[in-house]
Amino acid sequence: MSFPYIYFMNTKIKVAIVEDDTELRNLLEKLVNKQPDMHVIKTFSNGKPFISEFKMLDVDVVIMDINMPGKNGIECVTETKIQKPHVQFLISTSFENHEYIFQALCAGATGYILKSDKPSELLDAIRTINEGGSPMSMQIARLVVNSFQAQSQPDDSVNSLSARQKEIIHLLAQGMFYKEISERLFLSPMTVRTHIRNIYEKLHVNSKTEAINKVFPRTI
Amino acid sequence: MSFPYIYFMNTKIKVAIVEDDTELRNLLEKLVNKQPDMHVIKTFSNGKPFISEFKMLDVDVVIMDINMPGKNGIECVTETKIQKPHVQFLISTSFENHEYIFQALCAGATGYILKSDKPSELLDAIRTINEGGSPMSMQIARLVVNSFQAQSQPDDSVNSLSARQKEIIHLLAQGMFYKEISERLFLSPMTVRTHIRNIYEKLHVNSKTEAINKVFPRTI
DNA sequence: GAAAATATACCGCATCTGTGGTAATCGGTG
DNA sequence: CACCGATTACCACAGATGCGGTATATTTTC
Repeated sequence: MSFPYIYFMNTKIKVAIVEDDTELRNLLEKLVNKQPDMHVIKTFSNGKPFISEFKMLDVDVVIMDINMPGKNGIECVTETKIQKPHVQFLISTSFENHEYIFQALCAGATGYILKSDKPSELLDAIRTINEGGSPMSMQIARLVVNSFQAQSQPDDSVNSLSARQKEIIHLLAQGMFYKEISERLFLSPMTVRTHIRNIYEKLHVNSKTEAINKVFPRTI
Repeated sequence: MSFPYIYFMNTKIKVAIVEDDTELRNLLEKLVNKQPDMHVIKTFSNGKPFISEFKMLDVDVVIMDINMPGKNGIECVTETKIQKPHVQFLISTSFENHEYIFQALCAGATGYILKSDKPSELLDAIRTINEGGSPMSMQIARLVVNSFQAQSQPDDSVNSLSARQKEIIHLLAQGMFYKEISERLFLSPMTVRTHIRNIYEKLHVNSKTEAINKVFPRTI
């Protein structure tokens, strides 16, 4: 701390860039290095060297392209995120391919921006992802949010449940016993039984598992 | 284009506010009306009048509180979004309650910000949601993105299940009884019991629902 | 080849769950 | 006001489930 020089070095966001387009890679590197609060520690033109060197890499944020020859960006995230979960992966790609977005998020990416976004947006995204946020381009965020609506219940019987009934089936789905639910909601276990019976009647089911599957559909 | 006055009037974002806190409601109204590109067309202190008047309401963006006496914000979205899917609902609430976020998104909300965010962020959010984006507070976005990872990467214990054990937990998750599973797999019900017991031991759970939740994670 | 894990199968008991009843209270609707 | 649904609450019984044992044959792993 007695050396402010070292102090500043330590607080700079350590950025790595994985991007096969040489021109863009150099452009990004220059852009990041121009910022006072971040610096590029290493760039990669390919996924393979990134994966093999990742263990040794002291990095905060990785800017990752998706379309690359050999290992694509999603495979890179999958194989490295597990090793150091604190490292944040920011996908930066050309196309807003629906498939890739969800694959990337499932693999462990926490941000997803488009190359068509302004340079200032990329820099903001690096800062946001480093602070615990999840920067996304406007269009990407909408796709992500819409995915929840699509997945939500198509069955009309689910909507007929009262607020209390929804509350109870929700707790039941977490694995709670009647008794635990009754304690949580300050009810008699008998009341919980009655509620669950009414829920089953509305949903036209006759077991806990069926009811949960109907209210919270899963892709089995 | 020849009448800039009319041009601007027509492109103003029409905002409605549903918020039970009178002080905050008035504050928000003033804030929005101060902007050149948006204006408040109506405010509601309660969910009920909002729902009943919604059909008649010519609105682009609804700023919706969640914690309200009577109808809560999520119920409001559920009941109105279906009527006019083009209307955008921006949730603005005090707490980052995990439950509410996903319930709201499933109900049809396309933005979710915290009351602790700066006023300028609310205004940006209104603009973003109107342009087809999905504004979220930094913390909210991270929770939403993480929900994909939780979904994809189950517990490591799940991978330790044998093929037979996976087969059985799968059938159990469909709502089958021990007896039904035994008939399907040409086993004794006793054998199924033993398998399930071993599965629970591996997964470190002690009920059907917990086991199913662990093997087939849902975004509850 | 021995040890460990897996797959098969049974007993018994306590608890949880599903379902048949019944019923009082409250809020809203016709 | 009478009716309906929601919420609360109870009894009883059969069946399902969780968990403590035990046991044998097979397969996998070291």
